[in-house]
Amino acid sequence: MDKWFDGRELSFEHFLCFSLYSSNHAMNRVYAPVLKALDLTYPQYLVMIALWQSDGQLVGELGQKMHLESNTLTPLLKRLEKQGYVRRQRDAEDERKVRVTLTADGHALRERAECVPSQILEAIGMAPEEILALSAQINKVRKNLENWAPEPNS
Amino acid sequence: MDKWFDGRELSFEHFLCFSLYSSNHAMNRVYAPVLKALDLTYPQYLVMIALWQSDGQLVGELGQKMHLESNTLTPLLKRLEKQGYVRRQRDAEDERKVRVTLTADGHALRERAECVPSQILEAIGMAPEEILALSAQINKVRKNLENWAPEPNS
DNA sequence: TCCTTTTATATCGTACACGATTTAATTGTA
DNA sequence: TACAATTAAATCGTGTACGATATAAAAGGA
Repeated sequence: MDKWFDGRELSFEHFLCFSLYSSNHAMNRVYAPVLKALDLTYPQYLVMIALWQSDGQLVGELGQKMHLESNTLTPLLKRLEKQGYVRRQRDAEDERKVRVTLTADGHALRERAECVPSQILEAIGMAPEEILALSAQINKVRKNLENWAPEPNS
Repeated sequence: MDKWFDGRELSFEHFLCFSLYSSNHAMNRVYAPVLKALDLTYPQYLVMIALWQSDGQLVGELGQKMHLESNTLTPLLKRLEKQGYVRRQRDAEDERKVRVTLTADGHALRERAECVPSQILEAIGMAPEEILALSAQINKVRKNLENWAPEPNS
């Protein structure tokens, strides 16, 4: 159990965290040129997908799905608004809430983005069932990490 | 999590990229408090591991291992230098190269960091063999992504 | 030798992430 | 009603990532 990370064999190549870290970057590098045609970054693309699925979500709802908070989302959404893809407006019922809605351009972008998934699939170069199985395993890791709380000091 | 992907046109390949994206963030959130005691960020920790394995590497060599370039590494290394963990000096033989060496503090940090891997292992909450197998699969994806070149226009 | 090309690193601008704090609106409660 | 507590976003500062470009040293060619 200790042998693969301790002593001289300490190599972060073998750490799960490094696999996730470097593969996530590799994924970004594949997405970036593809999304550039749509003037989107990868996190922006994720937000757009969430809005195409369900328009008019609150910042907090988007945050729950993306596992992000307003400190990250607010500037991102402002950039999407500046590009004309979304509108941000305070909820009349509860002025604390900000609702994000797609503009006509935002809706239209959906068609222009249709070609993205197939290109990514090709780059991943694995069978769909294999991809799904791998995703499920990685999601399990994420859930474990999220449910882990640092040891109480007592 | 599941439901915002299940539109027909937005299918399984999104699972994998989002799994990587969100799990990587979750991993960072677990590492951050653990590494805070050492005054390190997660990428800085990776660089330190690389140097503990082999001191005196060039910026470019570290970049190869981390899959990063000087535009990211140089500022990171300058911060490590400022904290007193490493020294950066031009190679006398070839003035283009910059060699990164551990200071006494940088060497000493190795012992203080010994407790990190076991804590991360615990947070991942999986058997070591399972973790290794999963890492290998994720690394395969990374290699595919890295070897993928956008379709030539011809 | 001179001059072009290549190589190694650094710089700059933009866009995430996130901890910590702030602001403003709503809720809970005496 | 008064007012503390909670909630939803936003703001601020720091640290990655990375495309594009700059700088300077070394290598290569006529």
